Amino acid sequence: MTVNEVYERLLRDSISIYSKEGLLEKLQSGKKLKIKMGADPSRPDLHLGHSVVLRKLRMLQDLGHEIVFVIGDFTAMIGDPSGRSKTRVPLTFEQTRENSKSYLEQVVKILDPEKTTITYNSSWLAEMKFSDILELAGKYTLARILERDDFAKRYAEQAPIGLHEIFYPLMQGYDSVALQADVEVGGNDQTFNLLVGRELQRDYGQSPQEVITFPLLPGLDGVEKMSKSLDNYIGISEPAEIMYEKCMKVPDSLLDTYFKLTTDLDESEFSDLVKNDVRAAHFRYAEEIVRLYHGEDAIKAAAERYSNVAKGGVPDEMDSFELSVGMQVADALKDSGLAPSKGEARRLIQGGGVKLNGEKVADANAVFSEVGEYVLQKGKNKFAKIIVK
RNA sequence: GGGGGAAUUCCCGAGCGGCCAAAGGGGGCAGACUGUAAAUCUGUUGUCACUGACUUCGGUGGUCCGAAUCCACCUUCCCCCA
Repeated sequence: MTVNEVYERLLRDSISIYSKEGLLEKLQSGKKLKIKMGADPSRPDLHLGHSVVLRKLRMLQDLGHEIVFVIGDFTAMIGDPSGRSKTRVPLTFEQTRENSKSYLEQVVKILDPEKTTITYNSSWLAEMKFSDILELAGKYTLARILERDDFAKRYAEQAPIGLHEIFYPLMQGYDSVALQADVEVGGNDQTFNLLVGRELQRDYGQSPQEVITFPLLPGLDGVEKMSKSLDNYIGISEPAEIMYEKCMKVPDSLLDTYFKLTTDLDESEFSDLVKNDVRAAHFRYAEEIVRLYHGEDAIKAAAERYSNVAKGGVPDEMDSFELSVGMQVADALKDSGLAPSKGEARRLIQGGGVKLNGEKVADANAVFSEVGEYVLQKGKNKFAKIIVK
């Protein structure tokens, strides 16, 4: 891709760019740019939501630019102020290093490791003296901080805002100062923080970074943003068949968005298909995603497995578990992870949601009376092989 | 600094001495329908040795035959006044 093509793509897929002229100018300057991206060290499992931004970074890398990940370890050691995860335990130093390692391992599925650097914001934030902090704090005003969406909302709702919380935008912004970032990218929810970085750089006598924000990918539930904790995600390290299956579950109304944000396809290649035959479009999407993360060869097997199960068939491969004669079907459900507890397993059976070798299990107390191999099925598409000895 | 209120199961929220494993809604799971979709309808939603037992209603201790419900202290949060 040429510089202009990349710019056009950024223009198309981003939510906002501050400023467009500045970005174009920097891209055309021929200079190797330092592009910053913040990373949360507490959640190392990457999914398609992350890929939205990462894939754009890859394009920039291919133009020769350097990606710098700032792992927010300092923030994480203090604890997340966002308020929603109240029980989150602050991470230790070792944990943040451990997590960032696994972050890097996953990130290379999309990015070029040669042009990727990792930094930790504790390396400058932890060194700051109170006088430094006051200097930093003096660069911003309360009114401006309260402009931030979530603060504004919480303030209006008379929900508490910890004093330290108002420092978070400043800390994150200061990262840009410390790094002398040329460009920073992030999800749309990060807009305010990214812009603070831009302003702080100016205050510290640097040329302000360009800011590009990208849409947040909605999760498979179609409501919340994609996240691991909500289990509405497609992980970039998941097995091909799981990916394929999950791709088919993308809500119809969001398929267009998924195509646009998570694949390389041009609008013309999917737009009509989505409109005219959503189902075929889903297949196309699933293929595309499996191709991206597992390669061409993985597509066929994943697709076959999918249609086989869709027709009521049983997949060739599934996890297997051993049990002894006389144990209950409910035990098998629990041991295989198909049900979280035996009580839940019994309820599932009573509700008619469990099949053994294709036959509905009617009795919650049913036992395996004979040695052999069984296929245990929960719902339409969860399977486990049970070997009874 | 003074006064008032609140903490309930995944979430919201009812309950205010036994009939409470705790209403209702959301979410989850399953069934029907379908495209392994959406919508809709139905069931289910603490654990286990499952017609019974055990653990749960911010924490600790108490009163009582009996406590989510009453008392004391603690923790956290909110509101009003200053």
